Amino acid sequence: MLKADFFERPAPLLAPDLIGKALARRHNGNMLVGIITETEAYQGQEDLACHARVGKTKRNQVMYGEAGKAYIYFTYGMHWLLNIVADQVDTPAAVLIREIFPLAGAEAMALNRPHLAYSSQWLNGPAKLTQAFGIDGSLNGHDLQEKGSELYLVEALVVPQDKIKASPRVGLGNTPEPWLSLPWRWEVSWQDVKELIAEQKKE
DNA sequence: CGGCCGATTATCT
DNA sequence: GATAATCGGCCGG
Repeated sequence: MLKADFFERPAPLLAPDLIGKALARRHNGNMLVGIITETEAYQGQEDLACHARVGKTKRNQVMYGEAGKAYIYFTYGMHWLLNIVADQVDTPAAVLIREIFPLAGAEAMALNRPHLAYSSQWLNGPAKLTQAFGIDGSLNGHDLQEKGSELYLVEALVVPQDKIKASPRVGLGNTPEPWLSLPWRWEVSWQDVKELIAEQKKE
């Protein structure tokens, strides 16, 4: 189980360490599990790409709270996005979960998200995986350290540093430099994940 | 493949 | 009233 001090770090340190962890979801009697394969860090009021750049509001207040909670918000009039709160209380920071590799319950995910099911385009986006997992605003503020709850995180794969690629965050629109180009996005390929799963199963 | 564009509404100014 | 940490469809090459 992941402990509080795992989450109580700045988002740019937590985000790469979340690659390889598993997100587990109880939904409509099904158990859905996926390996996190892409993340982005949003750190502090000084980060002009972070929702907290305007200070504390009703929407972003969960980011100001305890680490290890889910910060879930609605955007573009139709999408829910899942973040994991990072760092200390009163320091707004979070890690956006952008992609998941399905490990269990893929058939149930496909019912939630039939579009292009089982293709490489299936779960490669922050709003796609929340659809597949049936995640919405009702889980905002939920503690992700409670194993067995509706939504939680567990250890899963050990992903070596050299398999994790960093690059700039995406979809930031008019965000000024240097925030626009900071390499605060991390990912591992599904091919590498498949190989690591096969290797680590033997042990 | 890559680029452009409309959908659709909670949230903030 | 404007904007948005996106997605999927449609177009051209």
